[in-house]
Amino acid sequence: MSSKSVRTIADIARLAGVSKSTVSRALNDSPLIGEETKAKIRALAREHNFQINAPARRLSMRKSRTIAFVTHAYHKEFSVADLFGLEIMGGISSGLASREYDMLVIHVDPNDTKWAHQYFDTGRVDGFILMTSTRKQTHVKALLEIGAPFIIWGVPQPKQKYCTVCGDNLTGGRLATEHLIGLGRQRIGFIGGPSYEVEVQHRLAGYEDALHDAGQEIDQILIEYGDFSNTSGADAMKRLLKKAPEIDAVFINSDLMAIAAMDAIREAGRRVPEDIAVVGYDDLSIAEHSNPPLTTIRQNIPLAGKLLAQNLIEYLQTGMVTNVSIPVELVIRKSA
Amino acid sequence: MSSKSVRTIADIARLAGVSKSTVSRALNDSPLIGEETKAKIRALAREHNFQINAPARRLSMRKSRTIAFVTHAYHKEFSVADLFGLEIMGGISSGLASREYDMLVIHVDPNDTKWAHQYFDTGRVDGFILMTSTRKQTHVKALLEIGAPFIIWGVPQPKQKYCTVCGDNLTGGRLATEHLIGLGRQRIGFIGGPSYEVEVQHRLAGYEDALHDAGQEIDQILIEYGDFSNTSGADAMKRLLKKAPEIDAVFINSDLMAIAAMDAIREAGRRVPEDIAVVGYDDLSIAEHSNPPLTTIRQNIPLAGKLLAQNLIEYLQTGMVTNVSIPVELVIRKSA
DNA sequence: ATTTATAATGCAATCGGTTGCATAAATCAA
DNA sequence: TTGATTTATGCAACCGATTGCATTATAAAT
Repeated sequence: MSSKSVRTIADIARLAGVSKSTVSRALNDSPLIGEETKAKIRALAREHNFQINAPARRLSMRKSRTIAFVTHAYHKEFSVADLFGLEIMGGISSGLASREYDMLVIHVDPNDTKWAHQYFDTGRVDGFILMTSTRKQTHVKALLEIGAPFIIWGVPQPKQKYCTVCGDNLTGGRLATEHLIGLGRQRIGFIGGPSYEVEVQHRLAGYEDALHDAGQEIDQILIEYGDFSNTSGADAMKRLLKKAPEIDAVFINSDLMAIAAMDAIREAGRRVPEDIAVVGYDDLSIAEHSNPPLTTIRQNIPLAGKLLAQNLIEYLQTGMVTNVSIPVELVIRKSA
Repeated sequence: MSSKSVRTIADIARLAGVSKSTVSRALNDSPLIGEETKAKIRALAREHNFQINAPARRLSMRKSRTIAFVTHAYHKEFSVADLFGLEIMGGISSGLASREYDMLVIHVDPNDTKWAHQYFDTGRVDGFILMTSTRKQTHVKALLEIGAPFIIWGVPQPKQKYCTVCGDNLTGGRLATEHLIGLGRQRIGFIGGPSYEVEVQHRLAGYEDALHDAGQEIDQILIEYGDFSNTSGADAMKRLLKKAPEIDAVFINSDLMAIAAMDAIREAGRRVPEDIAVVGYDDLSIAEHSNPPLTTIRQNIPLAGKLLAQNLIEYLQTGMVTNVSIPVELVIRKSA
């Protein structure tokens, strides 16, 4: 098999009695080639199970048709980005595959500054998809500097121009909060990720909008922040319980934090959802298996992946910068 | 930046006043080149931030230095393989990176039969790492047929020769069971994955060995199988509770199944671990967050990944077939 | 019938490396 | 001093595609 005799377009050319160029053009469906010649060449290619040599084509076209999915080096423990990243990778992969692009997965050390160089200037990839949350801005800067095409999962910085896909965080915050209001809750808390993250600010804005529309006061006492880790969720919850014992609901920026927060609530002798209702964010697989099963905001992750792939390719081909946000929905389970 | 003037070895050659061949050899540390020439060329390369062109080198060497991580197309819901696969990918990626190999991630349709052809005969990858559980045997057959190098996560079929890495399932089963015996449990059940899977058979053997060594009877009544999904875990547990109400412990082949089984136990009005102790398998991240936190068998996944990478590369270079198993350990939490 | 436009194909250069073989310079033995 | 080695380098072919330009055959126009 691997010793097959027809491996290159030259082989096909010989069989068809034409030149290499003709075979190349025929296989690429060039209008320069006559229909019957095309048909004959294609038949031969199919018959001999011909596959074009990728490195040769890439060298010749000076395009790799490969994009890098950039993620941080893994730690011992799962982080949200990991679980989330896995799901989104599926979407990206299928989006890329349908356009005949390959997906290289690279794990970068947060302190490494020339990884982009190493992949882009070697012609190994044509562009990057950035998921990594740590040092994202540093990486963005590096990519802009070397002029490498990329797209990121997240909100763009105000003055910079690059492609992005992000969740509709405003609506997410609003949906979660409206649900809690609809449940008749009066003192609804907010536990965010880091306050400097634009995503978090948008979710907070959604929370505030919903409260405002319902005629409820926005009380700074009820607002706390963590860093997306589970322990930070538990800690923030404890602070809330202390500051505002009358709290009867809370919207938390990640499922991981929410699950830890629920433990903290129980430790404090309160029940979920009877005493305190909680809504999480992301709808990771663990949300369904938590105790009680978590009501949460689901992002359409496969769609996000598909868009990341498509829009990056679009950008590669046309230079068009897109910034889109994907829809979110409320998934009601037992915790609220 | 991308308009840099020195992009090829020919550029370097001009600057150094030598020929392309000399530059190529110098950068590859060939003994044919004099030390000072080497030094000069390297200095130039460093100074101009030279990166060698990958497609060109790949074409020339007829090696891609890229391997494919093969996984199935993703479904809506997580499967064990997914979570597990994510962790192992980290290990593989770092193992490959340290040997300067790239990792392509490809999602194959279980019914697609020529994906291997498409990646191997095009020179896009030099070999494959197979994780996907569905139709693994079919894929193995396909790869053997086209003579493509690969390594799989799992146990090799008796008469076939190919590289594998797998967990030490025998010890895993034994550790789990011994722990339950040590707790003083008398009626210890076993819930396996599909009985035709060699991994499952080994875990069962470990379970039986432990019981035997402790002088306990092996009772077929206490043995049930599922398919690794959570619902199948709950169902199997219900059957056990019905058949053998006196059961006081159970070793379950996956964390996902175990978590669902614990729900089933509670539904039946029994407590975990007081009435029935449970030990899972895999130590997925959810194990830590389950209710109660799950005692389970942890596989050294990063190591597994590293070995998959290293042994495949070894095989590519020397043709040496390796079959190794990685250690497992018991992680004690609250469920047993 | 001759010129001109059109369609189909081939030639040969190019993409950026690697490598076998020839060659030149330096070292050594006789 | 001269031929045999050893060491360092260059030449040119090759890896397998793509593509600008030249060429030929065919159809249309005059």
